[in-house]
Amino acid sequence: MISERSFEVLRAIVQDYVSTREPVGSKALIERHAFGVSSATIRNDMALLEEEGLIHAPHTSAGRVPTDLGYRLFVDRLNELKQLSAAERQAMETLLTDTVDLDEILGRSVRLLSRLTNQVAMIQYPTLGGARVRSVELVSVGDSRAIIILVSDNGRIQQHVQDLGSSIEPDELAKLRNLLDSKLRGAALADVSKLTVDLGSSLSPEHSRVLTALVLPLLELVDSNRQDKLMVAGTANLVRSEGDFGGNITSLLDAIEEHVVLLRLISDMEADGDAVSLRIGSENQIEGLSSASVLVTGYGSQTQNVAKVGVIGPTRMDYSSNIAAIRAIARYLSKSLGA
Amino acid sequence: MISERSFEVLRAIVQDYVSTREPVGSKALIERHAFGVSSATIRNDMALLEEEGLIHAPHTSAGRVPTDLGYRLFVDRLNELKQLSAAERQAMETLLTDTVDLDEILGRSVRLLSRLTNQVAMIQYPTLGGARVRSVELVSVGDSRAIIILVSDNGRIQQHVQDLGSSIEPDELAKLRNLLDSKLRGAALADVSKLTVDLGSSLSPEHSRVLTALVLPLLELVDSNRQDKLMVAGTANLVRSEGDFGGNITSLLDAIEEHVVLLRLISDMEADGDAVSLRIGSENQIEGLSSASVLVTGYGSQTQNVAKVGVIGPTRMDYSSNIAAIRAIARYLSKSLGA
DNA sequence: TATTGGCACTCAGGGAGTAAGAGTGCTAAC
DNA sequence: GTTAGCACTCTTACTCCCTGAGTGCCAATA
Repeated sequence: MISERSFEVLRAIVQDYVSTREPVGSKALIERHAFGVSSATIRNDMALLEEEGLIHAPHTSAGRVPTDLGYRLFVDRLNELKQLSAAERQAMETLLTDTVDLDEILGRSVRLLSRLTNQVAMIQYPTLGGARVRSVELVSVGDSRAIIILVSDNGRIQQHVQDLGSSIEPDELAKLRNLLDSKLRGAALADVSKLTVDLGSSLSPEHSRVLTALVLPLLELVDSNRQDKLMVAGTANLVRSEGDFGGNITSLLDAIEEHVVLLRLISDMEADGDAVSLRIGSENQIEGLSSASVLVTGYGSQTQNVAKVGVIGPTRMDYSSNIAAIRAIARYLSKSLGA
Repeated sequence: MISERSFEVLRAIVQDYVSTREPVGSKALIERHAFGVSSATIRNDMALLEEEGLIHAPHTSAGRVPTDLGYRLFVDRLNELKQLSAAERQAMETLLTDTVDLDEILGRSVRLLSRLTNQVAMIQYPTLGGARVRSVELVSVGDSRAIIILVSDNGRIQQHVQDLGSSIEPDELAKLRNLLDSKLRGAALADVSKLTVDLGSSLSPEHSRVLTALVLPLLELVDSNRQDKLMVAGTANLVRSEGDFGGNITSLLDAIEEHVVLLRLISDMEADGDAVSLRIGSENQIEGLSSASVLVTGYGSQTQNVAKVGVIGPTRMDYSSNIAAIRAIARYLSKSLGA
């Protein structure tokens, strides 16, 4: 078991390393922090921490650097979070006003988050979760193609263009639309699939086929397990802190552009309540993310989170500030989408 | 006036520099290209080219590097374009199949382009240009907000959520919707604004107000001069060729994330027919793009280009291949959206 | 006049060697 | 348990020097 002071030493090492970018030695440590003991004592503590695998010396005669495990312990014991500055609050406030369009809201939020944290920020598009159908539209486009539009009561619109294989009369389509609309209106999204099948069985085979062809692909998109869109901002920040990744930055950038991979990753990370969940360095199995940390939390309605928001950055980051920023953005998003 | 051979020397310098990344000297030049003259003669030509500001020596005793002006001349006299390889054609073909959704088409195209060129690729969302209105929907959301959805005959959907200030009865809205739909259906997008005003004048002031509040913001989006969305892919490629930008890469990345700036830039670049228009290095006034080249061309229907597609990369790039790739993608996009 | 061979000159880049500085671990004393 | 002291280890930065690539210029040549 490591002593209380040893942990304080770890905390100091993390903080100093994060701000100076350089391995921190025993001497520098006692200069900057009032431990009330000599450097030799600190050295003993450091030897202990190294035994525990919490810190590590790049070479014999350099200072110490936190390991992934060290960051993890630091984060787990992190209790006081930094407050956002007045200016940052201000930015949030102005963001809050007069944005209605979902793309717009998410876009601004993700850019703001990347500015607040100086990291790469990402926002997963919200699922429709427990939302209900407000209306359904079918519109024919060209000869054999049709658009199905589904508007849900949280203001989100899903659309899908589908090739039907054979042409269909506009008034037939209009009839279908009315049927579908009256059947689905007010239904929970989760039930749409079943209701459509029900409806299909009471129709002619041809109509039933068209119906299924239209609704199913849309549902795949809507399905709460397939929130397959992600918005990313601030990749430039990555380059700025290139030194913190051993030149590996290209593979990291590649990974970030692979939204599918990121989505899978953040789906695996739980985010209950307003807790920020994080993966530090090698805790991340994904190739290219091995020296990066990923922090996410959920946002959504009071009752249930519908999607995630977070940042990606070097393991050597200011966790305290970043966690605070992510939380603030998530709170804002929840408020602004819950309305 | 520079002689024919001098121009050949310039061409050789550009080609060698692009492939080797190193300043090219007179000796290396005669080894790789069969000029049939001695290195001393080449040196004379090089001195000439330098006087003309087409090439430039990093320091007294290094080879020569093309200047922006040199690239420009090279490009202007570029007549034979590289062909896409069989594998590249193959990739295009598979891309062509079974994609219907606009986002999907653009997304795949931009990623393909970035892979083909190894540069940052960008695609501007198509305007609705000369498209016609297929249908209009009004859907109320919450108390005083409504969504207006405009579907055009090229399958594109525009939507806008608008706060109306005061609440409105659902059936009132339905009435409005029917009016609007019957009035606008089949109209060219360019005329929508005028038609709406016409319609408004025949309505009660309150209805007219609501109508304008709904349609105008949508039109702003639709307006052919405000194609304000851009899709970008392959930023990782930028980092890979970081050396070609004097470490300036952060500001470049920042500029690329500023889609507004990029959109303004590419709007200024003309793209008649299937010509690829380009800005080389300092020809670009934009801060951060001073050592980058931007190549774009238009895509769209046969009669008229509706948006641009292109790449951004270091001035030291393989113009010939990249131009060919951009053209191929533009042709594909035109075909796939014109249908 | 255009081309060529020859020559002196310049300069970036790559070792090798060196000195300084930071940091460590260990031991003995408090 | 803490501290002072000391010998030892590396990294980093700097300097010096050399080599090689490349140039410009000049006089000779076709």
